[in-house]
Amino acid sequence: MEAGEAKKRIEKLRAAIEYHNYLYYVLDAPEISDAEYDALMKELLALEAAYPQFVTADSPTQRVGGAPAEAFRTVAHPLPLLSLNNAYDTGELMEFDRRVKKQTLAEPLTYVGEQKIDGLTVALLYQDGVLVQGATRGDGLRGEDVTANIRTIRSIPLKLREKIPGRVLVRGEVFMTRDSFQELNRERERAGQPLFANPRNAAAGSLRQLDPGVTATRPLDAFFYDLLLWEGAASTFPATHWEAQALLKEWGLKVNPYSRLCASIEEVVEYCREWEEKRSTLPWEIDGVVVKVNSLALQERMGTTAKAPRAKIAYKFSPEEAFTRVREIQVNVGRTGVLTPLAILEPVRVGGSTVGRATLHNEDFIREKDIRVGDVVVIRKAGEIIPEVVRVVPEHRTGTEKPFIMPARCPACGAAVYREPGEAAVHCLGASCPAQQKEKIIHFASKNAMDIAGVGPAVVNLLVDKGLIKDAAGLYDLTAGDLVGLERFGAKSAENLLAAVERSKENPPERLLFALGIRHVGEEMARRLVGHFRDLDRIFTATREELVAVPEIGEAIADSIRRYMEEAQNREFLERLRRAGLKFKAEEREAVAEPLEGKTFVLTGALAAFTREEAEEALRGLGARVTSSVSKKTDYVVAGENPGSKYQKAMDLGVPVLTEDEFLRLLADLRATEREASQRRDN
DNA sequence: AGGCCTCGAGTTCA
DNA sequence: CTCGAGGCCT
Repeated sequence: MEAGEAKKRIEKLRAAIEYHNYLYYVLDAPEISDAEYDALMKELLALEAAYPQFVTADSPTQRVGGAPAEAFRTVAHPLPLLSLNNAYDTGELMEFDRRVKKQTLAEPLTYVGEQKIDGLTVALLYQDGVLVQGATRGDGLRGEDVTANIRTIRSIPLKLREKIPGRVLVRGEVFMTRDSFQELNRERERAGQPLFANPRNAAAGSLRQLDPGVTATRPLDAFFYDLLLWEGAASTFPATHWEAQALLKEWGLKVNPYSRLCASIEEVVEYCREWEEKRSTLPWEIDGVVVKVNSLALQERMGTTAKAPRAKIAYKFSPEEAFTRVREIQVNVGRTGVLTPLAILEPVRVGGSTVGRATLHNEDFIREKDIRVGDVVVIRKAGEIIPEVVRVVPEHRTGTEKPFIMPARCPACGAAVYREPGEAAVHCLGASCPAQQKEKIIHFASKNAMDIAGVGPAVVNLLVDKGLIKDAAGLYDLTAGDLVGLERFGAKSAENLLAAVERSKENPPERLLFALGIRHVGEEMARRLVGHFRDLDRIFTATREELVAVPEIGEAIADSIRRYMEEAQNREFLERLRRAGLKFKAEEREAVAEPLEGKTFVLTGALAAFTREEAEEALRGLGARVTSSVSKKTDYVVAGENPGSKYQKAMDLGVPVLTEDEFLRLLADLRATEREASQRRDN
C-alpha cells in the first residue's frame, strides 16, 4: 500500500473505531460484534506498525479504556487498575514463563490460572469492613462511581464477615450468567424494549443504570480476583496470590471456584486448553484465562509496564466468531441424492480449530443470507464443533462477488435435478449416479450399520473408480487378487479388509436393514421393525396395513419401505446379499427378564467404563429404551464426564440424573437379581 | 389443528 | 448439534 493511501485508511479506521467505542462504552448499544470491532482494531494496529510516522497520541490504539458516561461521578482509584498483556497462543505463554524465570530467585515458582470472565471490571473499597465505594475500571486511573448500583448486587457483601480495620481495595468482575441474560432478553422482548447483544453488554448496561432501582431488578453477579490494598496490614498481608484468594473468600467475597494453582507453565497450558474446550459448558462467558505469578513478592519485583503488570498475562481464546472469505461454493451429492452446497473458505481459526469449509444447507439458506462467492462472511461454531455461516458482511463487497446458482444438472452424473414444491432439498434424478452409489456403500459399511472396518470414503472411491464394485453387495465378491496391487493395498491390508467383510455377515438383521438406507428407516426404526417381524422377508412382503400396525410406523414410513421393494434393482440387490450369506432372520431370543422395560434413558458425557454404544447395548438388553433427547418422558439421564446440554435440560425438567457410579450399581443390582431368579428357575 | 416427542439425515475437525 | 419431518395424543 502506498503511504498516502495508508494514511487515509488509518484515519478512516480511527473514526470508525471511535464511533464504535462510543456506542459500546458510553451508550452500551454496539452496532457491530466484538469480532468485527477487533478486526478493525487489528487492521489499524497493523497499519500503524507498518507506518509508524502516522501514529498519533489520540489514536484509539493508544488509549486504555473508554470514556466514562457523564451522568456518573468520576472517582480516582486509590491504585491504578492496570490492564493485562495478551497471549494468543501457547508459545507466547512459554515466552512469558521465560521472562518470569529470569526474575525468579530461590523461591519456588508457581502460577495461578483463573477464568477470564467476559464482564466488566470493578474496584470495591471497604473502610473498616464496610463497603463505601464501588467503581468501574474506566481508563484505569479514574472510573465511574457506581456504589449505589453495586450495593444492589446480592452476591456482593455490604460488610465483610469480619471487621478489617483500615481501607481494603479489591478488584473483581461483574457479570451476568447466560441463563439470566436470556431470561432478561425474553422479558425485554415482551415489553418491546431493545435487546442486549450479549451477557457482557447486559451486565454493563445494568450496572450503569442511573436509577439503582433498575439495577436491583437485574440478575448481576460478581467474582473477586485481587486484593489490591490492605492498609495497616503489612505484617499479615498474604505472601501469595493463592492465599489472598482464600482470604477474600473468608471475608465473604465470592471467588471463582475453578481457579487452579499450577506447579509449572505446562500445567498452566493444560488449564488453558481445558477451559478453551469446556468454555461453553459454563454458566457464564469467559474469553480467556488469566495467568498470574503466585508469589506476591515476585509480582512486586517484576513490576509493571505503563499499562500492565509483568507478572500476569491474559491468554485469549481464539474468538468464537471470525471473518473469512468464501472461495468457492461446491455442490456435493449425498446418499439420498440430495444436492448440498458447501462453502470452501479461506482457512481461519475459530473456537479453537481451523475451519476451511461450512455447509450452506440448501438453496433457500443461501438466498436468505445472500451469500455469494467472494463474500466476506462471519463464521461461528454451532455447538462444539460444526461451523456455520452466520451472515455476510456487505460492507466488504467489491462488486465482483458472484451469486450462487444451483446447477440444473447433477455435478456427479449429469442427470437432471428436481426440487419437490414445498421442499427445501434438490434431488439428483440419476438412477445410477456414481456419487449416490458411493455414499450408499459408505453408509452400508459404516460403524453403526455393517461396521466393515477399512471401507471408508477413500477405499470406496478407489473400488468404484476401478470398477471392482458397483454397489455394497459387490463387497462380498471381492477377492485378494482384486485388491493386492491397488495403490495403498498390500497383502496385509487386503487380508484385513476381506476379514472385516467376512465378519460383517454375522451382523443381526436390524443392522442390515439400517444399512440398506431406506428412506425414513434409520437405526431405531430398523430395530423396531425387526423386533416386531423378526425376519426381513416378512417386512418386505408385509402389506401397508401390517406395517402401520407396528407402533411408531406410520404411512410415510410404510410407503417408503413398499416403494423400496417395488424397485426390481433393489430386490435383485437383496438377493445377492442373501446369497452372500447375510442374516435375514433374527436369532431366536431367549425369554430374558427385562427389568427396565418401559423405562427411557438418555446418556450424556463420556463414561469411563464403557463406550456410549456399550452402555446403550447394556440398557437395551435390560429392556430399556435409549433416546437422544431429554423430555418429560425421560426416566433417567446418565451423566458421564463433561456432560452436554442434556444435563442442564434434565435439571430443568426435574429428571433424575445418575452419575456413572450410580449407573454401574444399578446395572450390577439388576444383574444380581436376574442371576438369583435364574438359579431359582434352574432348581 | 396443534403440541409434544422422537427419529433421520447431514454436518466438521483432530 | 441442529434442523425438519413423521407419529401420536389431545
